[in-house]
Amino acid sequence: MPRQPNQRPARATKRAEVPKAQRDNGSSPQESQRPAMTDVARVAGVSHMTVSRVLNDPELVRPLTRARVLAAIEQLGYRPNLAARALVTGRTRTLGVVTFDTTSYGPASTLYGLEQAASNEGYAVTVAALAATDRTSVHEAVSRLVSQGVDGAILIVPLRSAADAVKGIVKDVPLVVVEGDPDVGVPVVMCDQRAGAEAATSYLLEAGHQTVWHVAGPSNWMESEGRAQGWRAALEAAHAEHPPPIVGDWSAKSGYEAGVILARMPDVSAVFAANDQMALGVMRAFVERGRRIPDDVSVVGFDDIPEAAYFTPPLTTVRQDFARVGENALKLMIDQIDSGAASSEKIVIDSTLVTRESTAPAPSRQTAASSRATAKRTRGKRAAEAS
Amino acid sequence: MPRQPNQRPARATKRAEVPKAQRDNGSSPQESQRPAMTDVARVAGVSHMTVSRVLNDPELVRPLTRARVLAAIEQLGYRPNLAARALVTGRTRTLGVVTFDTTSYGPASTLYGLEQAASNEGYAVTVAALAATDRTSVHEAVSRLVSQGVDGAILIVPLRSAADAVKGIVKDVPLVVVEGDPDVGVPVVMCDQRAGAEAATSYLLEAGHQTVWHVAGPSNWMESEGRAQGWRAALEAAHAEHPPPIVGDWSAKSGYEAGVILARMPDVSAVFAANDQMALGVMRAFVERGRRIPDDVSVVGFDDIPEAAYFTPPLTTVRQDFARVGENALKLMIDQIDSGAASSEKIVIDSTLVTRESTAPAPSRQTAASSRATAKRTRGKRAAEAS
DNA sequence: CATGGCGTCGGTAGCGATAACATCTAGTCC
DNA sequence: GGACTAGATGTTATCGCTACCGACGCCATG
Repeated sequence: MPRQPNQRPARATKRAEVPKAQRDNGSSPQESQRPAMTDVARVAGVSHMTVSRVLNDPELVRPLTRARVLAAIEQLGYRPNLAARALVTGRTRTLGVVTFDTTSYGPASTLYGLEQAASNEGYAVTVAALAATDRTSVHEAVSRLVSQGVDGAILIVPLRSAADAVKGIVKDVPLVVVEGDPDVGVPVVMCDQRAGAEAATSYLLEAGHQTVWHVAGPSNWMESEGRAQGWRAALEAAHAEHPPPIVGDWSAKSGYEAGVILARMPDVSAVFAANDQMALGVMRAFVERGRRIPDDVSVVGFDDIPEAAYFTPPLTTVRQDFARVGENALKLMIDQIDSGAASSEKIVIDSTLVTRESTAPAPSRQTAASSRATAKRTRGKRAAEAS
Repeated sequence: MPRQPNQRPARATKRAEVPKAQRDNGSSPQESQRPAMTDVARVAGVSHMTVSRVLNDPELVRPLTRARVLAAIEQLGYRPNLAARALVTGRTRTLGVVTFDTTSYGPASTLYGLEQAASNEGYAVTVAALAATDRTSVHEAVSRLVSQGVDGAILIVPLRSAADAVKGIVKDVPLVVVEGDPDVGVPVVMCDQRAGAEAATSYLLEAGHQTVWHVAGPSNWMESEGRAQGWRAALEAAHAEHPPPIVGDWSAKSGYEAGVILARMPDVSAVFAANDQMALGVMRAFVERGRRIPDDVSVVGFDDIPEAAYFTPPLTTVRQDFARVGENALKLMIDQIDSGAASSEKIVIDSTLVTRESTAPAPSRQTAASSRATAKRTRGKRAAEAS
């Protein structure tokens, strides 16, 4: 063995004493120290600087030497200490992601895409999940990440208040916002909420519905606004009646409650919900009240969660490519880090309407009562058709 | 005064020069360097060690001095450099989480609970999302995290193969496994899959169903096994017939496909799906084929995803407390880190059956055809009842 | 033959923090 | 009153790595 056990006595002493508390009740008595660059250097018969170069600028080292070093690295199972590197370079190659509601499909998918892209680029991702949505929480979360030393922070917090909170922290670290306010001077990646909502609404109008009701998301969410805007724009373009939106909170429950209201109005024939969960709730409420979907009422959602295709009936909805959102957010971040300049680019990912069986042409104009009667009569036939 | 004002001229020079490169292409021309501990010390008129003590062992510093230091910290906006601290302490206060399929409800919720708990304890969480489920990927992901310097790794990768992969990496870093193989000698947190599945199955049997069919998860998943075991146990306890499980892949699509098969068998009256998505697919397939739920067929899921209560019909399912899973995983991790000893504790979180409207007493024994006819006849009445 | 450029490599000086030890006050005790 | 003790602070030595510069051999050049 080329190892010199007495090589660094001070270090050895230090090492032996510091983890004493840990080691005394210790698990692995013969734990070998994690090798450092100098250990590799010694084994390879070079200086630690050469090892460093092999790792960072391999072409500066003669192939033969390089091979020796690599062999030594392999042999010792050496891994560079990122903390030490970060200390001297000032960069950690770690990105922070602030996210509210990791649990729901959109943010979770975005996070996933982001992480995949990041690890491809050699970046690690540390997440800070928000408990509340107020701007203090956002600020605090970013602050925590900055303290942790991230090279940049990506916010998946689609709230207006978050967008505001962002303003205060710019300059500390590069920032990218997902679904944020495009006017805040920070790079933004977002899905084309407006176009998606417009497509969904137009689709219903073209199917002959007099107008389309909207179950909106909470008012301070960017997505809610975009989707409501698209809906409104489509109605206006078609000179359709313009009913007031009913506001939900993205949950199926709130969609159900909205549906209870809508179901009391016999002339409601088309509903555009701002996400799939609420659409599900809406459908549930209608079905419970004997209003058939899509025979009596057409429902469209937004997001295209994986389950949407298997709802009863399968849901027409607007698909968003969250993975691409994540990838693009990462791209913007890397650009900023590499250039050292803060950009304010804006990337819009387009969304596409996916038509399924929750939508149908408008029922002929008649009273709700007779409409319901028709539904009852045709039911047996439809079930047979379907199978 | 023992202080020598000319103490470190070299440092001052260095400071001015090193960041030059950054400053040249710099965004903010007058950007002040992030202050270090010595800067705080200078402002407070103490040594950097006193600053360090204020941060780590405040009680060791005289209140007056402490106040001065804190004021200086505040004034400069000082933040300790975690990389430097990590370099000397050997600990980063960062935990790694390896997760497969961040997108689905269970892992996402667990991750969320974990992150919340971790940040409460002052730990950051960096995630590594898996693209594939083979053991090489798992190994690689953990390896990446270890390189990043995490103090411990938590695996939310409920595959048998992952549990195996784990064996190789123990010792490198404390590990906790969520939904893993309890026999691998690594601490595990898991939901009580068996009991949940048993409860669901017994519930159906007690409702008079002759037997219960099972749509299982993929065969290498721990959850699949537990749920299948519970199902089997309940059948055996009731001396019920024991049909072969149909294997899905957790997706609604696979549930649908299983449902297509099941719907061809007229005597199937109760199905226990290993998760809610597959239950959704199963219901869809039955409904499309004119088999009514719960009148003709009862369906139970597993997980209680938020949407389950708004399926058509609302799904009877087994609720799991993922947040608690996350919290407990963190607890096990912290215990290991603090004690320095590898434990192999096992925590089981109990799951509870939530009964909704997708289950009903078994239909009276008759031919499928007449059963379907009955369904048709009663439909109008039921809808009226519901509203 | 001196000069100079290039390709390789080594030495040294920190990065910003903590650990260990040293020092310097005040009190305390006999 | 002097030695001792404990509390409060300062000094020094690392942690493992990279930035910077210098050393050295080699070859082409004038």
